[in-house]
Amino acid sequence: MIKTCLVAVDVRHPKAKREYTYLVPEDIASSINIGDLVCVPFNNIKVTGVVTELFDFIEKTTDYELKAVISKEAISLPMELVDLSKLLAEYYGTPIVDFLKLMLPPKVSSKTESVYSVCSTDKVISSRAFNQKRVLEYLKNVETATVHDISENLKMPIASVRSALTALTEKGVIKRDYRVVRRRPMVITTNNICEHINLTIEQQNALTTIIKNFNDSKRTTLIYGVTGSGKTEVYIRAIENVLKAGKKVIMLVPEISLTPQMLSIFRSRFPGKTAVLHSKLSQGERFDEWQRIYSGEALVVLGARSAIFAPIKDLGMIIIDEEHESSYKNGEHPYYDARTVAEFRAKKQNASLVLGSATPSVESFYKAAKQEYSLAKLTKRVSGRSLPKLEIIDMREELKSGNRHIFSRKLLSGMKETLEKHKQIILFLNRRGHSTFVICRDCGFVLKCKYCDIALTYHFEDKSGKCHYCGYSIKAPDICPKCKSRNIRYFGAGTEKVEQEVKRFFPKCRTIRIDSDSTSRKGSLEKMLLNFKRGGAQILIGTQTVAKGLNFPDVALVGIISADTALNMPDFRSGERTFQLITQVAGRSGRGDTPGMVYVQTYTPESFAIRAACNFDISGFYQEELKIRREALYPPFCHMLNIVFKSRYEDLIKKEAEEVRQILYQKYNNDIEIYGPVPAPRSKIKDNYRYNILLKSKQIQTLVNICNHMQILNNNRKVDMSWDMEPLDLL
DNA sequence: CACCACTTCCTA
DNA sequence: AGGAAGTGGTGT
Repeated sequence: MIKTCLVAVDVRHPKAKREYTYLVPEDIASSINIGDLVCVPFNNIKVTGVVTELFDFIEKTTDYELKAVISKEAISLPMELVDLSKLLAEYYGTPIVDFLKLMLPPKVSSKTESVYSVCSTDKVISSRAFNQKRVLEYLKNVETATVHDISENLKMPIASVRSALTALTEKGVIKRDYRVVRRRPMVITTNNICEHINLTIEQQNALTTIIKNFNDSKRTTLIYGVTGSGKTEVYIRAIENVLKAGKKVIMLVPEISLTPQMLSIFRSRFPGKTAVLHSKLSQGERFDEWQRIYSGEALVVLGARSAIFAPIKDLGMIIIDEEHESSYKNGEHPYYDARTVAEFRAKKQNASLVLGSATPSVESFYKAAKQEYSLAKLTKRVSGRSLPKLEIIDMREELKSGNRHIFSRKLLSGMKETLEKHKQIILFLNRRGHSTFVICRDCGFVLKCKYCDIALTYHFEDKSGKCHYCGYSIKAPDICPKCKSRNIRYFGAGTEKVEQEVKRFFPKCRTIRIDSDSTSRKGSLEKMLLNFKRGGAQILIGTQTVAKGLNFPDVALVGIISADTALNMPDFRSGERTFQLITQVAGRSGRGDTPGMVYVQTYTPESFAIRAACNFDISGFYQEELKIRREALYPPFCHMLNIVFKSRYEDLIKKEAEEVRQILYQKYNNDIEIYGPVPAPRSKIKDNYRYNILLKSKQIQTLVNICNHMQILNNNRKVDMSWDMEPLDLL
């Protein structure tokens, strides 16, 4: 009997990224299974791939001769994960290997890479070979480089850097070496805190709901629990129950490195059984953790977005903490959403799903309201602590009465009072740097990035204008580059400015500033947070990182410097984001014995998102938001697909995007609404123009069909085209 | 029309 | 990745 199989090969080139049929040689025919990793001949090289299908015959007669599998590797993926990949590949209109790769250990997908260097300079290069000359010049400067280094730095298409390299190598001007990617061993620091607390009645009820759903219906449970209501303890008890039933658990958190507390709690409650997966692990660390999961040693996987692909066979439960967080959506290809993957995966492996948040996403709230999810509420903080008091401060009134500072009078006196009581303060502002733009008062010139269509942010520390999108930086000018005026002013406050102002009003006060400028060094964020917790500073000034599940008992006052920043983003989720942000930031206050006070400064106090957040009117907010979404046709009342075009040539984008629009219009017009092509809100980044076509449809299947159609349309396109299913933002 | 530098296509 | 086939410019 002749056996054949389909193999999804791991090659970089988009057009070759498919499944191919291979013959199965007799010596492995009896042992080969779906999910096995195999080595196959591909053109004239050998590549690894995953077996996705097996046949007991030659599937169909072909006009080419089948090649045979060379060998089988030790690793194989559970069949359920291969099935899941097929489902996801179809849903997102993406080659199946892109998902299989997320499930495999890093060693398999990393290979040796070719490194080129100059070895002889006395050979003559034809005067017509411009590319060869450019490449040679570049190599002389940097000494060694890979194909991808060169194509990125010289902005050449991969195929033409490559042919130049081949030509140069043949002439003996440069030589090729191989470099192996090295891995480092894993280092774990553990400090155990293990407290078994008695559950409150609300916690007990939530746990009962989760367990009931786990035992029979496998329905999804949404835990809506106010900040500080003890969701983590409920998760842990639920996990204990799942483990007792002989099943395993995946728990997703927004970014594990931000919550070392969570990790130490898990390590102490499930000693030796917890594996961690997140983006900051080294390749070696990731490999080790993967092996611990694969071998069955780890029963609980705690991790960020990509941990949803952990190689677990007997999965009983998936928990997604801070369910509303946008970091669960992958911002690049493949544009998967870990929440959607979790839903698919739970269904496939007959596991139950638990979502938890103090500010559930509008989509999840809607599903709970429609009884699709079971809803469990935790309305009280543990140990009888009260929720903080929030007060809106109308900054227009402050201006009218002559206060032009970034702090309102109330916030200022609140700060003074809190400092006198030796309690701590958090000031929140979602912008780093000093000033958000630099403008000439005389001619209106705004300092912009050379490569992006973005205003430069002024940074006081090195007196520079920086682009927060590409990193471009110049010395801030004293005179206007356009009209030579000296009347240059800095507008829009960032965290640096807030810190300066604090120092001005309270010269003796110690401050810590947390943003990506001050925490660029590895581990410095953790140190700064610990320092603040121990009282090393009275005031913490920070961007969104301080908004997340941190716990500082001595914080009595929180100031939101500008609640409008998130609100004014050109995005249909801006209201939801603002509501979530205020609620989450406010939740940092009054975690100890001190009742908390929160001042919310805004120029739009009438905004319902701000008012609802300040009144803890969660159902009021969702009702209003759902009403708006229903009227304007936004999720959860429709599905969306954003098609993104990127290119250095704007006219080319316009032409090709218009072509795609025409095709979509002709084929799918009955089922979809088409918006665009229009320039994206961030219309140019790193010298690449960006255009969007946004599609809305009530039928998800239509959008799935379009995704798969896009794969075909993507062939032979000169501009970079990608498609983002259910995008979180359109920037 | 031979020769070349470079691009595009294709992989089972 | 790397070989084959295709494109288009140049020199005699």
